[in-house]
Amino acid sequence: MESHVEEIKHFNRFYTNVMGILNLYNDEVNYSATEAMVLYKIKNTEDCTAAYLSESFGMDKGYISRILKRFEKDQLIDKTPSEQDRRLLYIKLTKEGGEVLDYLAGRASDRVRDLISDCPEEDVEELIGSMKRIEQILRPTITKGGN
Amino acid sequence: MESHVEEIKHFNRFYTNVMGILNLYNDEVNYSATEAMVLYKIKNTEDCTAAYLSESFGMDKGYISRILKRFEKDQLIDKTPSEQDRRLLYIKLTKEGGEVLDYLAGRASDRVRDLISDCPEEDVEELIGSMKRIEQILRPTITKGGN
DNA sequence: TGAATCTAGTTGCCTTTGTCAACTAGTTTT
DNA sequence: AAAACTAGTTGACAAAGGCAACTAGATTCA
Repeated sequence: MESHVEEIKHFNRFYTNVMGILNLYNDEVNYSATEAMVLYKIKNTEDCTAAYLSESFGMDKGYISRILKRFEKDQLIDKTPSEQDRRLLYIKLTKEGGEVLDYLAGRASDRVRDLISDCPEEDVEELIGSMKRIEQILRPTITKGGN
Repeated sequence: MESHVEEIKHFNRFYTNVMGILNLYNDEVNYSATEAMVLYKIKNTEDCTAAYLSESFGMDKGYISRILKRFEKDQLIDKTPSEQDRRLLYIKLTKEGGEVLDYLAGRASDRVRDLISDCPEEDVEELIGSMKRIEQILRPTITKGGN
């Protein structure tokens, strides 16, 4: 049992490295990994609000507010006030916001593609199988507004 | 092939969440996750130097220097100048440094143990098998002074 | 040998990322 | 209608980390 814990920690160290490599190339791009995640979340959330984003990422609402402010300035999002509750602002991507997200996602995909480019197809299949298995096993214990 | 990339990105989002949860409780402790990693690396590296740490984590040497300065103030490490090259300072954990690392590692283990506490033993076995498989497949493509 | 070059580490200055608390405006509770 | 609550904004600040200049020592090479 205790060795299990150590092995998981070992994997976490390893995979932190992998993520680090994948997130490395943010230099060539105007938005941070966090901002990309926010854009992604906005796209995939109906009636998205700042409060939802803040809670969903476990981040300060002030910080989220500033990120959204920048997005608005850059015309990546529209905020439309709710009719029922006039405190709420529903956030959605503009056309340009969608394009920026697509671009960011494309760059991220490039890096992932690069990562596995030397792996034989069967290894990639196994890789993905393992990833799915991990998610199946761990998702129930996470279950907190996760992705 | 392209769906593979998407599935890996999906896993990355999921596992970022997992890591986030595991790293959440740094409040109760005086050292950040990065600092804990540095301590860990020092412990597991013979003739460890600041330059090695900086390169190994891909972090600025100024930043590493400051972290080490704090460690020295807190008496977690000793720096002993090399005889052969007097620019080099070999870093090793003091007794207290070892204890702090053990404590931090223990807290991290607690959180991992917590994470899997509801999983049946066979799931945990599978979880670890999947993790090992992922590392086997991806490590060759990383191979850059990694862990 | 001595000048040019290189490397390890430190430090000052700065940016980015993110938190906290106070505030405004609107909503719900009682 | 007062009290309590929630969404979002803003100012002040802290933490994390990069960049570049600098010192001291090592290496190269004429």
